[in-house]
Amino acid sequence: MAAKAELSSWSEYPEDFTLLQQHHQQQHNLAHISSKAWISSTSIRALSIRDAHAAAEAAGISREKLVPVTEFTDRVTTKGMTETDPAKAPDGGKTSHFGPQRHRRVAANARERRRMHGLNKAFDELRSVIPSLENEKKLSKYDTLQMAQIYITELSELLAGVVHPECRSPRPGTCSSSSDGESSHLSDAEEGQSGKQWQKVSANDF
DNA sequence: TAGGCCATCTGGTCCT
DNA sequence: AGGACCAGATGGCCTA
Repeated sequence: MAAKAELSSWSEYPEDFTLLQQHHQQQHNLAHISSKAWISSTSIRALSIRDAHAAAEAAGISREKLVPVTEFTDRVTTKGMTETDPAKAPDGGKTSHFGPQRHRRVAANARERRRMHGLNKAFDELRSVIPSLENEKKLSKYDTLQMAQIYITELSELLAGVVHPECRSPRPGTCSSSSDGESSHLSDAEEGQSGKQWQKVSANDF
């Protein structure tokens, strides 16, 4: 995952790398890397990040010269350099695109990528406002949503306790607790999923 | 090695 | 027509 994080941080806007990619490719015949797959300039094939490093070193190219080119594969296929072999396509080539159709598909892919990056950015921002332990493993998307739901519920109940005058007196049974109300929306499975993490968090933050 | 999580591609659908 | 959104498929990386 470290590799992914490294790659995803290279460019929030992959299009910005286009000129750089083309420049480097023309000038130095460098190995090229997409954010997901790694591409070598000599053989257009998907490589893992480790494979890319190994291949680069074997070819005498330093790792530092590996260039992130998120849309490299899209762009080369647009130019027809590496059009998908219909015979090798999962559907036997029935859905292969050429010319303008291919261009639209490539553009749609780029939009979809941007959209998902925006979504992931929103997830990151949401994670940043959810209390968690330091050195805690990054919350998954699912856990982030669950934790956010629980956190909001807890805050709402806390706020309700502050606002309602009767909650200022320590009389038992006058205020809602986390055992009822909105927190009950979580199913047992849902609570089980995030329960451990939330227990750790709530112990520190409340 | 299996399972979890993720990024990306893709085609379909809906909306402007 | 083109963009946004969605869900399924695929493959890579990481961890237990």
